[in-house]
Amino acid sequence: MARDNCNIKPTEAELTLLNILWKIGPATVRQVHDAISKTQKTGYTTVLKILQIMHGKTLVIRDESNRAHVYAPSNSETYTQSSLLKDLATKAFGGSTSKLVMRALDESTSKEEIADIRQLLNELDK
Amino acid sequence: MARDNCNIKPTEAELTLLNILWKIGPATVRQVHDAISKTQKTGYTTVLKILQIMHGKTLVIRDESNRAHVYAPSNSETYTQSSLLKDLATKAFGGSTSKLVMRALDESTSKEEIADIRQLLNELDK
DNA sequence: CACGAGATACGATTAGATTCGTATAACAAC
DNA sequence: GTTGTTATACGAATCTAATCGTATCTCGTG
Repeated sequence: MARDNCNIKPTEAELTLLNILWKIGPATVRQVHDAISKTQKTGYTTVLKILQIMHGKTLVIRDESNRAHVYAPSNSETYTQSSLLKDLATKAFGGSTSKLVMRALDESTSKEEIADIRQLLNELDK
Repeated sequence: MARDNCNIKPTEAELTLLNILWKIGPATVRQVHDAISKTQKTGYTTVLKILQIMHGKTLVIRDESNRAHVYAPSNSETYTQSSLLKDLATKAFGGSTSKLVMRALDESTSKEEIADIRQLLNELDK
């Protein structure tokens, strides 16, 4: 589902937080900080600040009805992934999505993955 | 063909210059500036500075035997594209290349592109 | 050799990303 | 109400990217 905001590309730190929010759902700063702390050491106020900046950019929405605000992504993971791919296709593949796809596929692609992709191609080909 | 340097990700401006070098081949600052000027307005010294920075990062090599240095990409376009895709897969697709590929494909993919991708899948599947 | 065209080198500026310390506000519980 | 805990807000420091002006160097040519 597309959004109202205009193609704002999340930075690396922002994408890290978005990944957490997509995974655990709407969450407070505390919850996001707890989640990120499992894999990296980041200060609580750092997480807070970045979420505030993301809110300013409308990358997230927040519910302020309780003392601890609850943050949620503005856009779906799917939509954001598509945007990032579109961006990369433009900047590194002359705008060609199929070139991007073919570059992504190599000998490390497993049989199962190949089967899944074939299936999707069949559906698109109808 | 992989390279000696260790996965240095080009910035946006750097990638723009790399695209030009991959297209026109080894070139002087003047030539790169002429090429980029066709699509955007950028100062000559800006192009020079970025090429110098890229040289410092070993993103490009340069031939200093003439007064006007000649710059060339350190890595092939193919290798760089693969690196960028790997990076995006890690940061936005949980490391799954096949998820990335499937997200890249959609109804805008043409019959010809689908055929090309099928062909590649067949070769990988041997 | 002096000069002008055109090259590189370098420093400064601006903007954005990232980090975190400190101040302050809200609330629960005694 | 005072106090301790846990929030948010805000400002500052640091770092990188990107841009460009100015200084300086190198050459070919008169």
